[in-house]
Amino acid sequence: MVEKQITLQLDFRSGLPIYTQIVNQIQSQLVNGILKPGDQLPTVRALALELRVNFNTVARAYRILDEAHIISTQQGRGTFITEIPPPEVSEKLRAESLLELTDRFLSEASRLGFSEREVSQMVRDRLKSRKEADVQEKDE
Amino acid sequence: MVEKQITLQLDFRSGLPIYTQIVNQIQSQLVNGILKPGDQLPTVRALALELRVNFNTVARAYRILDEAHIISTQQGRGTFITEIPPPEVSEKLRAESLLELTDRFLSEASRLGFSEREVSQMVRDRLKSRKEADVQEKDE
DNA sequence: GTACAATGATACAATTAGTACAATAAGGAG
DNA sequence: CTCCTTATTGTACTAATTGTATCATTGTAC
Repeated sequence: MVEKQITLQLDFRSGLPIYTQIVNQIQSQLVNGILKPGDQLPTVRALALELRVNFNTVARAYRILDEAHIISTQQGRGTFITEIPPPEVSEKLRAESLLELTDRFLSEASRLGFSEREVSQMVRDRLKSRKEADVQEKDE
Repeated sequence: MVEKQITLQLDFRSGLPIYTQIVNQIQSQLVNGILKPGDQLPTVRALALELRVNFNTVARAYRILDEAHIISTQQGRGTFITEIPPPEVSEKLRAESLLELTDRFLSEASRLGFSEREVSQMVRDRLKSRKEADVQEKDE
């Protein structure tokens, strides 16, 4: 069986539950083409083993994604990305996933006591230095 | 689970409330490097048992530390020293931490295919809506 | 004695783990 | 090919572990 080898980065110390992190990351990877419709995801047990979590935690994430019609889980067969995500849904998901990612970032920063001002300043700075790095690459 | 075995010396006759003593000692152990960012603290029940106090007293201490962004408590999971030290511990470390956090966020956004424009726009939006939510809270 | 802060008791909620089960697929016996 | 057995997969239910919320009790200062 050819399950897609997916890479998830869990942070066990972030305030976010594991199952939420799995949901978010799979959703993001779909929206941005890393996962594609029809792809088979790892089995609940395989992914659980890889992530060192209980397989029910993965199952819970899969159930949430299933209820959102993002994946289709089939007892005895496996779990697949749904074939036809309507474009509008896809675009909506894309926006949502950036929103979620951003909110996670801002929440974490806030939780750590950084002010809004510090955060926005740092985002500007780092975006700027990234752009400069890009330009340099092109020059070479 | 591997909770850090921490040693606290309570003085029940000092007049200082237990929860204050717990707060102070955890804080100073962090400052002194005995506790490190990412460490998991004992559960409220385990520490309470060890200290022979009610677990609500420990919970109260943890809540105070949480509000000071020194630890992060997660229902059903446990309690952890925050990854990033509060300002009084080290201003330099703190700045570096925000940088790392921001870079992780920007890298992830980039990996997922979002443009710089989309990202900075979303950060502005969400900072704005957070500010509005805060104002509302204060009104109540 | 009253008021207030600290602590304790109890019930609750969220997350994760354990166990047994059901549906499907796969492979072999006949 | 058909039937049976077994392995694989997701599901359901329950238990264990964790922090939270609320109220009661205690003790101390006035």
